[in-house]
Amino acid sequence: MQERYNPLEIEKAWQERWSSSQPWKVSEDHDKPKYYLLEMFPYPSGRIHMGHVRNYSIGDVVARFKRLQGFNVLHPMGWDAFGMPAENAAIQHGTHPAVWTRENIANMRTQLKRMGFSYDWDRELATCDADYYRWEQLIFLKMLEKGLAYKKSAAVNWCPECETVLANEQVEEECCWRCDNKVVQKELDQWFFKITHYAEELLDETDRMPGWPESVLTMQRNWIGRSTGCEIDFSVYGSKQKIRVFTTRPDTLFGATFMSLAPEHPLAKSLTTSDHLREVEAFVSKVQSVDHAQRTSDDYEKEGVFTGSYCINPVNGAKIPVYLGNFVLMGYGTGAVMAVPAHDQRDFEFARKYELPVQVVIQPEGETLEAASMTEAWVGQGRMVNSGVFDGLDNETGKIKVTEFLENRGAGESSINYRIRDWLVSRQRYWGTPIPVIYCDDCGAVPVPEQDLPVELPTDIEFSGAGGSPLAGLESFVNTHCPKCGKAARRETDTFDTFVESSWYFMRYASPKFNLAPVDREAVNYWLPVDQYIGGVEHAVMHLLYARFWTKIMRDLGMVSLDEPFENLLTQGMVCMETKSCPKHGWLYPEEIDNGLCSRCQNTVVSGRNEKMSKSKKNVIDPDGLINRFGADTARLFTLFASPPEKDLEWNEQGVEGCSRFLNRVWRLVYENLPIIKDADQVNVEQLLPAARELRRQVHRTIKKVTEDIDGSFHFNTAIAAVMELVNSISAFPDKQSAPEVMREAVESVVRLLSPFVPHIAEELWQNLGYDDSLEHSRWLVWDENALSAETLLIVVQVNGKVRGKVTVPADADKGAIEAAALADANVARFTEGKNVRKVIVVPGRLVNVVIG
RNA sequence: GCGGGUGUGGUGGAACUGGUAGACACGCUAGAUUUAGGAUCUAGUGCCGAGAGGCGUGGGGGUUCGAGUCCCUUCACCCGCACCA
Repeated sequence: MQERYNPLEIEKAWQERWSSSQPWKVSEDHDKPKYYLLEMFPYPSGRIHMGHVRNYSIGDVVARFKRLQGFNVLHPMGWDAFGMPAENAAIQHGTHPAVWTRENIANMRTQLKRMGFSYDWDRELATCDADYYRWEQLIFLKMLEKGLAYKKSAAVNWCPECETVLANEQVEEECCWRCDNKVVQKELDQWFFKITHYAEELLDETDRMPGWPESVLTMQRNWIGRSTGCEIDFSVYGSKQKIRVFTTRPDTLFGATFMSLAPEHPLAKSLTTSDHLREVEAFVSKVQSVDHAQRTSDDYEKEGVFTGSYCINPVNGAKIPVYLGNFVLMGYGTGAVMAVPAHDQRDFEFARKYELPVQVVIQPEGETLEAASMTEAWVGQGRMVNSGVFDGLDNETGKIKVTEFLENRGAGESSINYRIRDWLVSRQRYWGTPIPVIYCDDCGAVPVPEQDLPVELPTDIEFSGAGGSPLAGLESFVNTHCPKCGKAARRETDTFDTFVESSWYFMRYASPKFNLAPVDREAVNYWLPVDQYIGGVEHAVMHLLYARFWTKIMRDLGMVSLDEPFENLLTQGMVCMETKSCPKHGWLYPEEIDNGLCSRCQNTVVSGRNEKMSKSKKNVIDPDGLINRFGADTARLFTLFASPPEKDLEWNEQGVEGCSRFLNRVWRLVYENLPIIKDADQVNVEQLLPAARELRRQVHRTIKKVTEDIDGSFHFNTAIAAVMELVNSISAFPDKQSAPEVMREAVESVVRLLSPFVPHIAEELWQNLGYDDSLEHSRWLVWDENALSAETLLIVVQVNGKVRGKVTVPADADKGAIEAAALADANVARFTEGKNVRKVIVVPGRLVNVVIG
């Protein structure tokens, strides 16, 4: 055995071995319990970053651990390979997106292998392969048939920078999720997936997903945004037209004193009387000139204009004026709101501004509201008043009764409204899955026949960077014939949102080479659902909601029998580092700093906040550099040890060195003790001296702790800490020579317990301990309950809740004996002397509290 | 505004069903060894105090023999949604 730990050398050797033996290649095996462990696949940007290192290190621990526990573990890896950066690279450097992507994949695959992650590389897939996206196109065709995919013209989010439309989920604070530029609204004809059809199921299911973090479920619930209420028809005075409103407060219907319509409401024009025409037109154009961001901002002043028309309240026949309101959104509910100023704050402000009547119809418990003196709306509970036959009802009952009343008269019906909109999936970009549709002047939009799939993305394409999809200018792609009538026709040139590919890749992994259908049912039945999914919380709504939706689509198309794709979800925290900047040169990379000075101008470097690692702020650590200095095992160990997975991880150079030191210590532990333990036998439990017995106790306690910390909770940091403690104890163990068997068990346990975290060094040490077979083929350690129990226990003695002494008692001592020992302690006696002992609380195995007074 | 989360030493973080707060690691201090070390080893390290002891888990209050943990209240920061009718 070598004296020095040489991580680079041993890691290379083990990786070569793994590369040829493919130890993690799996197939369906019905004799073993399956375990599907998945980490979110990366976009092939070219190089892995610390976020990947963390994500995949966490996953790899679980994969290796589950394998050692006897599970048949599916642990695949692949590439989310379509997307904008490839196109930008093409425009900037003239490299074809396909070439750029392939090169990046090759690089990143090498990097992942250098980290020692245990993937079944045989199942590797890239979403830009026609063998992958052809199945997506097929599913799309089936969705078209069922009406789950459709095209419509709508006001959509347009990112001028990316020159494409975006789904609602992909707009963050009015900015593009990818490039962070302002998004504008545009009326465009686009493809949608009917996710709203599944809103109910997607929402209800969240109550039955105990394996997901509550925060993610909450975000999804908020995003889906169900509100229950009813829709009510108000007929227009002197006309046959009706205005339909949605409200969650039918109990306040008697308090409606006016109506507010969105400026874009289809009836807005026809309801405007000639004498109000000028004001209304001025108002509408003013609202339209304001962008969406401003219009929905907090301090945007509520304004409106009277149309000149009136409508009739269906419950009391009241004639109320119809206004247009700048705060009413056409995109939610029906675009029309019955205004109840006494019980809605917006309506209240509007009413006060335009001097419209306020009618109280809900009286709160214990006070009496007067419309004239109110300073804000009462939005809470109460009893109904001024509401005809409903007077006296509590308002919650009133909601039901009023709705029933309306239903009986055909003036309304109960209704559920969702905030979520259908998923806009078409993108005006090249590097994506072509949408398999052909436009014919006579037949309209015609689906590409199944036998003509895949519609392959052409590669002979020019990237001018001039804007618009390059596909649209490629005559050889665009010009085709109508599958129905054979006439000359044009292909759809939009491609799918790349979130479509990531919505089902986890199912394709079950049978990545299957060529008869998107997935092999049998394989999916065996492997799915994913037992543990791990990734960043930034996908809480987008990817995770789309993937749930798509799973239900495939289920309803009869392709899989699965309701939910991910049994357990772990959202890992971000990897953060302090930003550094120079007053002259701005943000600085760590390697641009010498002793706290900017290496270019010698100015003092200013430390900024701890923030998520990002290239733009240069607070990044390159994984390759880290591996070159310390080895992959140290990199893995640090990311796992520095904080629990769900929390943010603060990068710390010294912490990395500490982990490297620890692995060196483990290496020495084996090296130095090898002469003692080399020929040691099994432990003979009967003949152990107390110190050896104690060490062995700690060995088994550690096995138990590491097992439990990994298994349920992923508390790798405490698991590693426990092994560190064990290493410290073994080093300090005085009787090494006289207890070689215990030493061997202890040292071997350290190696085996560390193997899921730092597999290379563990395998190497294992071999040096004299084993020919890989640790991969061994079983995870099981602790011996008998070894855990101690002969004596340390009991803390408190006087009035303050620790005053500690006594050691036999493990089987009864309460009386413990109490006697406690009271006999000299320091305890100092505090109890001459005092009245009122009570003694004895918690066996823990403490004694003497209450004096 | 609504919803969710987090506050513990100089730092990252531990603490099972209420039962020794600060495991483990980093950093720091002193010493040993070394030509030197970003190597290794030993001892120490929450704060105040010479000590006995006192004080300590964002702040205030409560329940309890006993509270980081339970209850009430308040503050700060982070995340998501936000004129959603």
